[in-house]
Amino acid sequence: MTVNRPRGTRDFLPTDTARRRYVESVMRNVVRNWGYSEIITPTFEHLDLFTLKSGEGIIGELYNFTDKGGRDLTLRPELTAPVMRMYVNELQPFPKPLKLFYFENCFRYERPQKGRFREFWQFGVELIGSGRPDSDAEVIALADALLKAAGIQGDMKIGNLAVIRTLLKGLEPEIVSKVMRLVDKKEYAGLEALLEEIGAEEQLKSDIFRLIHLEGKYTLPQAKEIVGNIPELVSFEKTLKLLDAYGVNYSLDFGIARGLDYYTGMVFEVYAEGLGAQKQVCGGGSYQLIKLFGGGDVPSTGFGIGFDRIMEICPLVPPALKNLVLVSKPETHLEAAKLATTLRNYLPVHIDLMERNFKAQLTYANTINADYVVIVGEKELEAGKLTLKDMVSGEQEFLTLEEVIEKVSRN
RNA sequence: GCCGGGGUAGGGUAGAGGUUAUCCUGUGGCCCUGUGGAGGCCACGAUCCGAGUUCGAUUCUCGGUCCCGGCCCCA
Repeated sequence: MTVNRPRGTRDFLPTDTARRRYVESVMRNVVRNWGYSEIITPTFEHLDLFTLKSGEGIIGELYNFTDKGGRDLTLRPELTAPVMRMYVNELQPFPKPLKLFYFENCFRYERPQKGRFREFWQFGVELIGSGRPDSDAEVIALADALLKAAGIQGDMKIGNLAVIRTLLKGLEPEIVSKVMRLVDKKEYAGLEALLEEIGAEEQLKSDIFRLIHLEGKYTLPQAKEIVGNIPELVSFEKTLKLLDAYGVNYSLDFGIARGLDYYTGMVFEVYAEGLGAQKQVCGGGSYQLIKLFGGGDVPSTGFGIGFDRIMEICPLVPPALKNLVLVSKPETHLEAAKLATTLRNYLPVHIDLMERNFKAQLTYANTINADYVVIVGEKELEAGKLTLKDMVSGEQEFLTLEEVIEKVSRN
């Protein structure tokens, strides 16, 4: 009987893993230079953490379970809630703003399809303690920088929920939720029907439709005409000016709605081509979640990048490491082991582990695409030297250990 | 949860209700005990799982499972 991978999980072969680790390191360098610190939260949490944030309905999409102590737990489906919990539990006294990032696996019980797995990785940032235009702009610019560093050509859309919320101020909360949902899904027919059904005024209807059809980068003045010069738009304008300064390319979209109540102002999404139906590679915004978890009224801004989706379209190739195979004879094998230890301070070194004969060791070096072979035979030991063979050119030299190190450690 | 298409060695494939299931590649070994890439030989290695129909199923039927694409959802 063979056991297979659980559905929606993946094995990463050596070359896959090397690519993923490389892109990960590129992204880590970016956030590090923006001054963000990495945190790690538990792989599983109390079920409550996520139902509190997203409602009971998400249980159907969770890998939840009861442990032997009868606790209701779940593998994490995302990391914003865990980070907020961590903040409330431990980080409240830390200097603000808190600039955090994570790179972790998450689990969702969903039907797998292109760009969607049951175990997937998220690279995310949370900036806690500032709700100002500057922090909104920084977070967007950082997302942009990360995607660019990974070689992703994305389409950045930025919206602001305050605008549509202002328009809907007079409506019942549940109606507002419904409207936001329809707006987010761009179901304009349904939206029109709903507005008709609740007897919305003509002015409101036309305002909503004008607003959600605003397109492009310079639609802020028109938004102001619709809702007036509300404070949120003044802040938003500052955010956008900063983004121009950061050199971020974006378009405005006041139709990004995000159903959930804790999104307060700025929201953004990045879409990329080549991913089929699951095109969104990044999503984020400013939110108020901390109060929900028992903390104060602390504004935050963050985003998550779908790392697996990025890997689908990322053109980055990890730099190849030069490697070396030591070829020895039975009589010189111990000496080869000693040399391996020394050479391993400089580059990856392989030594025969299968008691192969001389020729077979060279064949092995060839099949693994070794860059160098160092021959440790009787002749070499007698002369106190080594034979260095360049496997690409085929050339050989008779050198001292120091000379070998000098040559092979150059790159 | 729903719809559609799939599943033959590690990868890629051929064929077929009935003898030992084809070929390429791969891996290990040998030809070749101090010189790799070519070639030859040998070995390893598969019908996704279960039930049904049948004298006989890898092939037909059903169920499951996994993969691919889409719907729903997307915190």
